[in-house]
Amino acid sequence: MAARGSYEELARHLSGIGAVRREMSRGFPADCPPASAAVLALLHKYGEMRMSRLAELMVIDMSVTSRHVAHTAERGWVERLPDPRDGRSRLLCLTERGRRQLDTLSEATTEALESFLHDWTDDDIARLNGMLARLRESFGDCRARVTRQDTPHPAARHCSRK
Amino acid sequence: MAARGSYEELARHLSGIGAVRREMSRGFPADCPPASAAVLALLHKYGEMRMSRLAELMVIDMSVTSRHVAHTAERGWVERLPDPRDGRSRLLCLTERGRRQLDTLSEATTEALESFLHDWTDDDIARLNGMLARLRESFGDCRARVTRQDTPHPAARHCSRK
DNA sequence: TATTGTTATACTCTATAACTATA
DNA sequence: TATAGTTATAGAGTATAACAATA
Repeated sequence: MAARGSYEELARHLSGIGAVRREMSRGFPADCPPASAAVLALLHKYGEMRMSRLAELMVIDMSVTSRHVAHTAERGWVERLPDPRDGRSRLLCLTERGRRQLDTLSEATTEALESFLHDWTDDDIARLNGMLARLRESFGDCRARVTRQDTPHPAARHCSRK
Repeated sequence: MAARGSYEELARHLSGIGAVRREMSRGFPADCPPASAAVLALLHKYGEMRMSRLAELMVIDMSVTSRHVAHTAERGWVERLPDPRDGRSRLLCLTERGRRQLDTLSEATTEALESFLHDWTDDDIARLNGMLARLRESFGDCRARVTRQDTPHPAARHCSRK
């Protein structure tokens, strides 16, 4: 348990971190809002998945997820395939175009972070990543639990279609 | 300079941290959205200030700031006093009601963080705060520079009116 | 009857541009 | 002419609730 002041400082930072995110996404293509970028990044990292799981990973309601995915599907970045094991469900997977789009985004992200964080060492960034991962886990553990099996399996399957 | 993967991970965390912020603000009173809470917190921390400075601290456009402040002023939490030294400017200050509202918010924040971060030590939180402060500074230094003099002066003046 | 996903509606937050009042 | 702040408008993100289709 920490002092009240530390909590208040953390709250201020959390509320201010949105500016960092905004700044970072300024370099994104106009038709690819941050939410779409998140969809692509998660499909790339975790591979093919259903809507409900993507919603869990993004920690937003499935109704919202549905619209984000629709946006990416309209641009041909993601395909919604029928789930052979459940007719209600749809399997999302990154297309070739989606992968290319993600490359563009990744380049913009890296470029921005390299310039902003030029005086951060590798270890600095690794430490920050570690703490943010733990922070998100601490919050995640107290709410809609993400199904374990979520470990980023290296053999993430992707859509094979063009 | 760090590996591309570290930057991508950081980008994912930054995009995911919004969920933490949302979770935290669920305990807030209905008529006090997070942006209003931020206004009150900053006026408390830094004391009386003009619109333009608040906009810099929140890293949002002044037009947006103006509406957030209007929301808090309508509820009697903040007063917009004339600036004796510049007729175009307005000095914002927290009212007594605003301070009480902030107490309520602070209680909700502390309660939420205590429960979510129950297994974090004081040092853990201090380290996270330190890294977030540095992160925000790294981004801030590359854009509209916040005027130095921004150090949280302990003698932050507040509105004396009821 | 319960669950998966979609759509409709409403609210919050942000940015740009046009405007006013003062410097 | 330039600056401080406000307002109008538009776009992105989210949540809730009602709905369709399938389990």
